[in-house]
Amino acid sequence: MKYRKIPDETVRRMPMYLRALSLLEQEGQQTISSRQLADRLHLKPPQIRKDLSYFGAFGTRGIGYPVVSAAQQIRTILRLDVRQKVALIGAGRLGTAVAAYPGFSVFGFDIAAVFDKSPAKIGKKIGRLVIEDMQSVDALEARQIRLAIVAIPAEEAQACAERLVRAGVKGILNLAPCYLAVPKRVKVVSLDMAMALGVLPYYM
Amino acid sequence: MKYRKIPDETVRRMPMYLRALSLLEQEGQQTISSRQLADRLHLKPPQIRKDLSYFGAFGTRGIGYPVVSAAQQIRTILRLDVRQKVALIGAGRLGTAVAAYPGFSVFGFDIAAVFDKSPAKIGKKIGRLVIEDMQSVDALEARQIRLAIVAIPAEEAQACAERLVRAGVKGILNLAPCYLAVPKRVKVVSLDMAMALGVLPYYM
DNA sequence: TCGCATTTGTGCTCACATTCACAAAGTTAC
DNA sequence: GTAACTTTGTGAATGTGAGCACAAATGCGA
Repeated sequence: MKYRKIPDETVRRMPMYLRALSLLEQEGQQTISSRQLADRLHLKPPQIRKDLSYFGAFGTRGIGYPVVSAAQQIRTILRLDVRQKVALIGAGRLGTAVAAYPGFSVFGFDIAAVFDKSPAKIGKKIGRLVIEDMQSVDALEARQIRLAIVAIPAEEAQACAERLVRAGVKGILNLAPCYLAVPKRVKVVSLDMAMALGVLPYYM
Repeated sequence: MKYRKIPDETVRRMPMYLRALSLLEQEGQQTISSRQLADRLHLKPPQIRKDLSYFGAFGTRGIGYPVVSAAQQIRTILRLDVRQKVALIGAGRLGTAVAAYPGFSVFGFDIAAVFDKSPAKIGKKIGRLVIEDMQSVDALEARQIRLAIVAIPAEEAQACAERLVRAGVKGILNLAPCYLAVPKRVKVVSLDMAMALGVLPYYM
């Protein structure tokens, strides 16, 4: 396939494929067809084929995709072939839940630091991590942490995001219910539980 | 505007508008133009006008949208004008965080019950709610709870979803990292923290 | 009352995403 | 070796949503 800009939606689905392939890796399955994968993920086969083909041909006609090497290729594409360090901002209930969340490890993420502004929490432990004060956020670059998860109240989130950007953070997962204004070079993905819940009654 | 099916993307943005308008209501602002609202939400003005116009004309030309009545209309559209009861499944760290999450109240949601399968937790309190066993899920319909938040491990989520559907639940907010297969009449919205984080390194 | 400024509502166009349909390439059976 | 079958990769068609541009409507000042 000729070079084309890769659709955002395609990129968004890649971690989905990677998770499914990682699972199949563990199950010991050698290959998987776009049809089987589509059934698992509840997508249509051509979508999967097209998505994967944007990054080059890595399937075998008549057989399907080799599970292990396809997974490895997606890891490389998404830069998940190296362990990615992540800073967690906020050691409240949500932050604590995020710190213990088992889902990040499939993608090789490593929560490497936790920060909170409350003096009462600083120095306490959360799992194996010691909670640090917000000043220490400024030193993230030296610690090679360029990703952050924001798990603090909406009112504090914008100021926090700006601090993270100044500290050299390149990607932010925002769990606060608000928009974060950052320079274009920084990528923000927001998950808003209340907004997601908000549409459900409409469809009842 | 002639009748048309309302785009999913439009519905998805409605809670965003409602939250902004609720805030403006509190601030006491009488009216807001699509331009001002767009600046706040980081959208383009025509998008907001088009979205709102799908549900009928509720702005005034030359002035903008009346904050209070527009908010009320959106509440009615989204069925958020009545208090919506929600069941929370899972009283682990994530469930506990969800139970205490302050963001739901803007939309009038009411976490009305918490369930967990662990006998050690049943009977304990989480805020003002007593944790119930999973059997009690079957009685949700009688309690007029038709929405649920699933905050349990991925392996248990599918079985749980099926139980919820049998109990008459019409909408599910899924926080587990997996796809939930449910009948078409039931709406599922999934938030997957790991998948959202998974795309960030690609953009670095 | 008239003209100017403001802002909504909407037809239309363009861009993006999904899906189809089929050729190409491989496997399997005999 | 060949016919039948499977599955990928991709050009083209279709579907969906975003944004522009402008008419229509309203407010305000002189």
